[in-house]
Amino acid sequence: MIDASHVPAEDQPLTAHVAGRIRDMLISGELSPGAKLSEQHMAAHFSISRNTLREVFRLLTSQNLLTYIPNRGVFVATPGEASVVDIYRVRRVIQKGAVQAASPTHPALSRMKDQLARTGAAQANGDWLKVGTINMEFHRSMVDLCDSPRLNAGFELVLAELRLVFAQFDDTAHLHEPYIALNKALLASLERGDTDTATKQLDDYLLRSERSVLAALQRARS
Amino acid sequence: MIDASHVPAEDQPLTAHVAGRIRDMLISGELSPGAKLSEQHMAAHFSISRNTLREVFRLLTSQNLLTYIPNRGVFVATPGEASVVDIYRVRRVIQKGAVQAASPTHPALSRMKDQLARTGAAQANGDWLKVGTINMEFHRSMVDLCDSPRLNAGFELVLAELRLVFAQFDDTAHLHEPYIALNKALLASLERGDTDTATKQLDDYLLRSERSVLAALQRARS
DNA sequence: CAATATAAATTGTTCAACAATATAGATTCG
DNA sequence: CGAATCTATATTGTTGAACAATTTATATTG
Repeated sequence: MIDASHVPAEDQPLTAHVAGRIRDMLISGELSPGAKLSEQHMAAHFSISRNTLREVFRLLTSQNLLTYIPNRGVFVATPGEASVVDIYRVRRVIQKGAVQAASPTHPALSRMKDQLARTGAAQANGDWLKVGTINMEFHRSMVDLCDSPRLNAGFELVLAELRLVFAQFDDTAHLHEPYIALNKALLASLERGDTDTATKQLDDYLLRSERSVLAALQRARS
Repeated sequence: MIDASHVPAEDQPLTAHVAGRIRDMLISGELSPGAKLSEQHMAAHFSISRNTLREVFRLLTSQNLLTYIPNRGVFVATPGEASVVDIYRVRRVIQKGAVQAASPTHPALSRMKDQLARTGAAQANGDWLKVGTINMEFHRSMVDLCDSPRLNAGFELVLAELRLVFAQFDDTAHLHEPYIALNKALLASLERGDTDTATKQLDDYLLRSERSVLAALQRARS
């Protein structure tokens, strides 16, 4: 998703623009899970009216990025264990669908290959944040194999939520590092057209990843 | 989805209430695909302010029920062939996941059985609208097998969109009638725990259903 | 120190206004 | 007569202020 970003973009409606900026603040960690977004404060910060801001809140709330409590306000979502379990349930269904829909000539595969290479570079540099980001792109590309805008959008949603899970950790290094090798093997299977093996490798990846995320979450909650 | 409906419900925020009422107008056909929803008109109709209404529009737009064109306004979505193809792609992925996650003791199965019975009754009465409604409930229950709120929500979205496809037809009778038998067989396989057969039956169902919907859409566009 | 009453801040919603954009209507020209 | 252009009108985009309802913070009391 190239995101001709929120720097000069004054073309689209204000609400979309601000929604993008808040999303950026979310993934950059500028807004931590659980933080309250006061209407007054945020409206002043973005120099927009409360009315317009509330439209933005509705948008982001419907994407599970913000949590809305009537009469109390809007908060950055703090996905817990239940959310994690559900997110991985969704991932299993959608990504399995993607693997099974994969054809060895699909352009998404070459994108995945490229991303894997860049992950390796970032890993060598010790830039774990970047490793995590590219790893997510890798899996997003995998879902591109479905050629379904709606599945892409849905998957995008759970990935964004998963980012909020990671935002609750201080140390994300070991959450991605061990899995690069698994991704490499998975991609190889896909390029070979070996769907069955790829499916098994995906299952293995998701199981391990879910386990370590859940463990990290419990550790962070102590 | 029990929907303690929009009759006396003055508890939840106004936006949620109005969103529900518009959704009702959509599925009841009171608002046809392509219709424009003027802010002024709608705000007056529901006796709410334009600002509040716009919050509602953002909500429904994010659910693909309304289409939002900047500076032009909000319209009832008119899903075309591309949408139908994509919707069925999503259905294949999610419902296949559901069938494969099914355990013969899952409570959703008994709900499906009940719905199938009611479909039969409606069919006998020639109430095709009801047949369609219950048929959709049947498939929604199927996705309940995943025990995933997020998959349920996502599936809900595409079903709502599919309803807007049907709303473009005058005659929906033959779109559901032939498939009740297939549903019956599918349910039997699930109760037997025969996942493989169920998967094949689901694929068959979706293929045929998609074909007839696409055909009906082309007919309606002539 | 806990419970309660009061004050302050925040959300929920409305209204009125105006700039920016789009639609419809009237006018002109080929 | 039909196509292109200009103008007037209606609609959306956004703001600011206002006020009731609810929540949170503060002060008071037992």
